[in-house]
Amino acid sequence: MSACCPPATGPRVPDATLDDARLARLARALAHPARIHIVRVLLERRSCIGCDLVDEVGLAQSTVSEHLRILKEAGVISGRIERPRICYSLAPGALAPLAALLSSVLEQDAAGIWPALPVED
Amino acid sequence: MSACCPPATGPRVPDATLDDARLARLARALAHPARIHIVRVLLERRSCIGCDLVDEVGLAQSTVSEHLRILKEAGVISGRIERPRICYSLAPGALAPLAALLSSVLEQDAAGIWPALPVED
DNA sequence: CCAATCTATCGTCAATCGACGATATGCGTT
DNA sequence: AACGCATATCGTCGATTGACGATAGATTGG
Repeated sequence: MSACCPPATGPRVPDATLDDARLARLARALAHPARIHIVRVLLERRSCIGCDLVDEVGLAQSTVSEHLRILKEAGVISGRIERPRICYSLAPGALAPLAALLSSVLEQDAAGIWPALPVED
Repeated sequence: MSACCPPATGPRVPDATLDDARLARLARALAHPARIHIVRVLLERRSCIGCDLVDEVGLAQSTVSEHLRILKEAGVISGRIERPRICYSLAPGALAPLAALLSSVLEQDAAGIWPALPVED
């Protein structure tokens, strides 16, 4: 059925599907320009921001609200009530698992183990 | 139109929409459990892997091929021909921009600037 | 040369996403 | 009490995604 790679000795990935789903959900939360933009705005002005995220993003209020809901649901941001507004801010640590995976990838890249690749596409 | 946050002095985000789209595309490439799984497998066995990604993922061959196509299109992986198989491996640096954003977020978290949050949901 | 193997592509179908306007809610202000 | 503001939710519509089987290409092995 194959060769070309180490035959994957030992127990496969520990409990892959669980973490896979978790990481995928985090990535999915970021998988839209508007949501990336929101995260970046919240990152720049490290303090929270209220309603003018709507102006910033440039989509309808209901649409932005939906994007905020998705980010909140993924735990990426949280909202503090400040009537009549809500101040959103980045939530600590929520993205850590995804960041960890990406760091691993970059780390491996940095190791310079990649041979000159005769790529196929 | 609001208060609660620093009024965003200086030029806004440099050329936001471009980077936003780029980062979102990267995140989107990872926004599925099967694709996360592929990345993790390629990360574990640092050498490339051939066809048995299909077995590993547990979906139909055509479906896995599609996921590989998406990852390849995003530049996350690359394939080296090794007839009649193709050995996939993580592509250097492709995920760096996303990793950078996430690092920034985590960095800010680490700064401990987040007050105890009376959250709203 | 024929069969087997690995991979990519196509067509299809259900499910989900993203956008919007309209509307509801909740709370200060007048 | 009535209004205005910021936000959330609902319903809808078109576009995209994810899954699959079927099929086509390419190459190795007999």
